[in-house]
Amino acid sequence: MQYFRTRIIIVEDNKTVREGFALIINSISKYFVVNTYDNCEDAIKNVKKDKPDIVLMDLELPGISGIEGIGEIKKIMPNVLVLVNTIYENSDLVFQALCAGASGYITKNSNHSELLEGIEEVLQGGAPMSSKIAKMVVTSFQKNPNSPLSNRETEVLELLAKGKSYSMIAKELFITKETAKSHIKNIYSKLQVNSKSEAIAKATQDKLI
Amino acid sequence: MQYFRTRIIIVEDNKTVREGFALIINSISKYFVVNTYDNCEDAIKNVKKDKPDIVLMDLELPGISGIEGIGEIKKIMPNVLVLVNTIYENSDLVFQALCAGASGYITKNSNHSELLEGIEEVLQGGAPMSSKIAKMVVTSFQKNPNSPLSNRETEVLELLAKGKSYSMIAKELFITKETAKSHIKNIYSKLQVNSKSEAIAKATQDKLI
DNA sequence: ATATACATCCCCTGAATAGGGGATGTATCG
DNA sequence: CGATACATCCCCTATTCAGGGGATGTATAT
Repeated sequence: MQYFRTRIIIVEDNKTVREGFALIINSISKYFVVNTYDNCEDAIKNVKKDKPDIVLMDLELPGISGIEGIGEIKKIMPNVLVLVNTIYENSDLVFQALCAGASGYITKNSNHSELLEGIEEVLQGGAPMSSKIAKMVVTSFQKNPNSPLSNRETEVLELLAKGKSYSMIAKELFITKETAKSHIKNIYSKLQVNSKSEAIAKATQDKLI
Repeated sequence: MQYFRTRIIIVEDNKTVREGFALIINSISKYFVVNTYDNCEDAIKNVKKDKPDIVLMDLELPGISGIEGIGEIKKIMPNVLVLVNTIYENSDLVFQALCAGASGYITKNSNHSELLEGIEEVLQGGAPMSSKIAKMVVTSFQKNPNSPLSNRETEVLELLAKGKSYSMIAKELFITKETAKSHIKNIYSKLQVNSKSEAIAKATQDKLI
């Protein structure tokens, strides 16, 4: 019987929350909380033994952060599904967690059913997120509409960011190398930078390309 | 009264679907379907007059594509919210639509209530997506776990992609310029490329960085 | 009419890069 | 004990880049 249950571990430093989650999850017969931890280190140490299908992960933890913890756990068991459960909704943490390998990101004001729905959605191959986080994620695909760069300059900068040389840029845009250089000079002046790497860094940060 | 309603336009080439959507949406008193179009060109032409809050957009259209249409409409009215409604769920289209400025992406097998929920979620500043699409989007943040590159090589390639020079890479990684070059040579050989721009292109495509 | 932005092209010089060639030492893995 | 991957360092030469200086023509604003 137990072999067919979804194995879940919980990493959460607050005892009350941790035990509450375990109770809620264990109340569903197809789920089975293998273990709970109040820090990442112990979870990482035992993940091979625990063989979880899902890790329910807090981010604000003593010792190594939840973000790093996700990476470590995914390194050991790449197929484990990590569902982040935290109070934080600021964009850096969300993207860091997703980049580290999280499959979903729900927040702690979720009620019991949202937690269980999140787990179920992760299991079904989905990516549960709050509405606000979904919006942040979608917005991250979109360019800054207030770019100071002209269309042509943006084209040049995109090619530069792809590692193209001046002459390759010139060839692709059917202009001379000198024109490409002129555009780049203007880009540098508009972005107030004076090197290629600074320009790419600023453009990436400000989502100009 | 009408002034307080959410103004919606529908771009959809199938007459039955188009009129069906209009009926469903107009059945909610706070929504108001200003106009419907069977192609993007007309929608773009009239968007200034229509002043929509939301555009419900099909992607498979005669004439210019829905993707381009999103871009054009957002260029004219940057604050309009575009909700894509299509049968296609393949990743390229999804990402193209999001990059072009879509705020949500729902699929046509959605029932009426999903359509209305999508509209409401977009209005509330969210980003409605199907579970499958949310997963695609989240996965797009994650690196390829089967990278052929070593950790060091990945670091070097990341800096290269940021436009850093060999000497800057060397300085940042506390190695000599020659070592950095060696890593780059090895990267080129592993990725079967022979230039910086090809390496960056391949790495980006395969999500190695 | 007069700026201002945009896109295009030219020249110069010193420094950096690309793409070859090789070498060494340390792990790790059969 | 080899073989292999990894990370480190050295040399060489043609090409390219950065950053400076200008110039021209066309739109678009003001």
